[in-house]
Amino acid sequence: MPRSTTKPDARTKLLDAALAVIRTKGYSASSVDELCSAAGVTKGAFFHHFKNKDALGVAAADYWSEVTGAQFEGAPYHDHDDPLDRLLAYVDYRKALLQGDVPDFTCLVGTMVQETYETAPAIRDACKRSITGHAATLEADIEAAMRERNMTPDWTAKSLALHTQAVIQGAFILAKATGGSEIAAESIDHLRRYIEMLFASTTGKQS
Amino acid sequence: MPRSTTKPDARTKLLDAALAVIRTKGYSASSVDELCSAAGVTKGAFFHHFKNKDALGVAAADYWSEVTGAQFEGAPYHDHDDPLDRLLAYVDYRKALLQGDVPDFTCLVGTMVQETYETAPAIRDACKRSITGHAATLEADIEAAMRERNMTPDWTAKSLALHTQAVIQGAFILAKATGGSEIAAESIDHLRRYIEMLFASTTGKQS
DNA sequence: GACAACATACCGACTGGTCGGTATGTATTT
DNA sequence: AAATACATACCGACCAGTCGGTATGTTGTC
Repeated sequence: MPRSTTKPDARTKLLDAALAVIRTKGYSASSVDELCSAAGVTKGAFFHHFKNKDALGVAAADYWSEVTGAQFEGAPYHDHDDPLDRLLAYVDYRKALLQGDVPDFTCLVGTMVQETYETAPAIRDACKRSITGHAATLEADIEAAMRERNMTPDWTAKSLALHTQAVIQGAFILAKATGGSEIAAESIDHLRRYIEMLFASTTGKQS
Repeated sequence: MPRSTTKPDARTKLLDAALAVIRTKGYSASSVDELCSAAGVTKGAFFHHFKNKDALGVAAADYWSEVTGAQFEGAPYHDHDDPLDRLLAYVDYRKALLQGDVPDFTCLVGTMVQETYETAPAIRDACKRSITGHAATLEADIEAAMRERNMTPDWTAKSLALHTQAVIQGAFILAKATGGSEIAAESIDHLRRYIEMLFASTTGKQS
């Protein structure tokens, strides 16, 4: 562990390159040679740090969890007092992230799991951890919003948290198909409207 | 086009094999050799019918549109008299299709577009046609349901139709990540609940 | 603090096999 | 006989992965 701001080592450079290249071309089409040249390291460095290509895939998914986890942890949507406001601000934040080119805002693990779910179980599990782990960060607020309203619905906080991820992942697919983020943004608008209606349909706010 | 029930020609066998293989392994990881052996034809037949691998990708997406288009056209959800009932029955039908192994119920074009949107514009466009074309079959019922209720919402029939596809595509990603269809089914439940609430929030049924 | 012993990080040429694609042949249909 | 529909053999590029090697720590011993 380097004590200060030393230049990134080969492993980190490879992981950063993997995020960019795999998000653009997919996992299978990203060759080890291309990942190395994108990272500015040699093939020897690659196989020094990773047993094989699949091991890099797993590490890239875990790295993605770290990077995005830190990003969302520091995002401003946590600042609201009310749990429902936090949840809605999260959705707004996800919509606001739909900026720039498609490879810049789409999800690494959603892309990778589509290609590897049958052929690389270790990568699939890493992607599963990433998605479900991120969804779990929403559960507490959902539960608090339910409790605030004395709701006993026929759905669970967990299922709603995962549903938000389904909508976002699906929106990314539409963005990739259409070449832009407009339709993806409209789908997130629908998600926001759904959450508003879910929590507005019951009576008042405090018991 | 063969006039009657002759045995399928090499082109059709290749397209059927492409649906199965690509849905399982993704587009890039599906080699021409493997597609040929899965179809029971030789490489010569492949390049007789398709200029290159990308041309097969485009043809497979179009073939997918044909096959699924016929399937949905003949599906029983059209039998309802009320347009909203037809829409909700469509959602129920999509949920009922979540049976068997994951490669059997997931979407070819949703998988392919993730890998090819930046590198193979022709395939991306074919996938876009498939998704938006299918979504368009829902628009008339959505519009009729809106009209029945004199609704003037801040969303369009088209955006809701595409949102259903986003949820379904996202549900497939969750199914691939978790290795089962349970969470995908719950996400479709949330979609159904959203549609019910959207059309229930306004007053009565006939004007 | 000098030095041996070992560990880590990285390099780049090389290998066997697979890739998409081509060239050419042959049987069948029109 | 001419086009269609395949089959067979093959090509060069590229693939993931290997291997011998070097440069630079780190650690233990005296």
